[in-house]
Amino acid sequence: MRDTETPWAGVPSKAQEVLEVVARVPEGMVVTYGDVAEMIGDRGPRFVGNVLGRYAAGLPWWRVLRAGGWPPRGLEAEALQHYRAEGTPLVRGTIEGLRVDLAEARWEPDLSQGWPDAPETAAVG
DNA sequence: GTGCTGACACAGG
DNA sequence: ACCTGTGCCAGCA
Repeated sequence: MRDTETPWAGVPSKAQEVLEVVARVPEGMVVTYGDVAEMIGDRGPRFVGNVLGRYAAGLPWWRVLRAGGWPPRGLEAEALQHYRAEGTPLVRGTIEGLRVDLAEARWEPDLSQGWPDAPETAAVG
């Protein structure tokens, strides 16, 4: 859709679907890799991770978590700064409350009403 | 065409 | 709580 307008020109179609979902996650809220996978027709959570690994620049990647509410491997410190800045609810865990409270912050859009308008310019990573 | 690579999920130990 | 192995699949060499 709107290939000429999307900032992801040249990105494979399946990957674009992933990026569009991530770009729509509201500030202060989160989704899991598995959630995104289901929203785009379940290509598997690992595929979502692969896509973000390549194209996460310019997207709020920190709002995509692993099961249980933990940020991506190796990016915990970076993600934590965003959570504090956005007021994302955290759970007191073993490691300084790095885990996000999924029960509070999980984004569950009602897709029966269609997707919300794309935020055009996503947050700059 | 084949085979490897992953910002993961899940089940065990 | 942690680490390991297995399954999954689009992209890429």
